[in-house]
Amino acid sequence: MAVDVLSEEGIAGLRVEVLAKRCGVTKGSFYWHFRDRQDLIDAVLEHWKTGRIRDIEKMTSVAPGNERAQLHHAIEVYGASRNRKGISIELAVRDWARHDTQAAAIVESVDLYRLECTRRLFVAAGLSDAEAKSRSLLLYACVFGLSLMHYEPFDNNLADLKQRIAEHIVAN
Amino acid sequence: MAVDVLSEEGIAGLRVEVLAKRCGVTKGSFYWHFRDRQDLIDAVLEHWKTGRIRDIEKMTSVAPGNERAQLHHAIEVYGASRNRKGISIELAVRDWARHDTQAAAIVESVDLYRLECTRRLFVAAGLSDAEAKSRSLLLYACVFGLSLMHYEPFDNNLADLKQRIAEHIVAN
DNA sequence: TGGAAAGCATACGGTAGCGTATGGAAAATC
DNA sequence: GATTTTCCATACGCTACCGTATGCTTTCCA
Repeated sequence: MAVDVLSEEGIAGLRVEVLAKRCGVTKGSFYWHFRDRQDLIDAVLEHWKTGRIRDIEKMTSVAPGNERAQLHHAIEVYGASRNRKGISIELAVRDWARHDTQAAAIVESVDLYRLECTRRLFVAAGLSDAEAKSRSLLLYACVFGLSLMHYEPFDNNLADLKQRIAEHIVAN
Repeated sequence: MAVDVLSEEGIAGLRVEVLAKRCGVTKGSFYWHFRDRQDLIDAVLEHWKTGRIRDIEKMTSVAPGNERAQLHHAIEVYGASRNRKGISIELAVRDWARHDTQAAAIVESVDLYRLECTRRLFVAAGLSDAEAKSRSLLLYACVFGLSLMHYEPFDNNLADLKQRIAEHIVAN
């Protein structure tokens, strides 16, 4: 519930009274469950982190030989319009991390974990260690960057455009 | 001045009274120059847009034969730590655009202009039309995505890492 | 079954910020 | 030099929040 608000409004929209009303209760109830607003925020961050770690583990555990397909799948998932909410939360947390060192630390731990998991996939797919590292970083930078841009009219076949980009990231 | 606050605090930190105090004046003065807070915000957006357009034109006008070098230069500029403030504003505006259709429209116009200018560089560098488009999008997605991530400990030689990524984006 | 404890509501004081009203000084204009 | 215009300060009411205090139910349990 709190995460929904986060995705829609960002961290700044995560107000105690607003959230309470949305849950159909009053502040009195809120302050029973959380010490203060910061306590809620900590909980949201922790929840986000554990969720992300779990997702990455699931997404990067793959049978040998299927690494490239899995990499394509990862790109597709992050860029998919059906995953709007996930992307939205991702961006909200990252924007938040720009002003909050605690959030920044969480984002860093998640990023490092993701980068490492994907790096292994690239290595398993036959790339050198150095190349695997740079491709892993490129992959995430690209998917997050794409979700940050507004380029709809740039091409009338965005699916093909994205496909070519994915190929270029995953290619040998 | 307003842009400074924007880069430090994001759009949410762009408060009338805070900005006025920072300028050493009071609200009375502010409301003489701007109709209301939205008016200030509009001005900031417009200022950002014209500045970006000017920068892109400067950065993508290049003597024939130097296109690839110029592309590398563009990547380097966006990713450079000396350009922290510019990146910060870029991210603040983009986060803002997630909740504001007007800001989203401005971002889109800037993105399309950038994508088109860079696409031409790739074409001039010898790539096919389709490939140039996807590379142009990849380039911006990557530089913005990188500025969004926290990956410092991922490699003890980030410069080389970034260099390899740049090569991969610009390469034939 | 008669308290404790859990869970929630109501009510309050306090701060930050928006926008308006109004007046005063400084500069331009006639 | 009087007057209009420009530019800015002070003072006010209003709203959205935060956090606390206090009391009312419901549930648990000895």
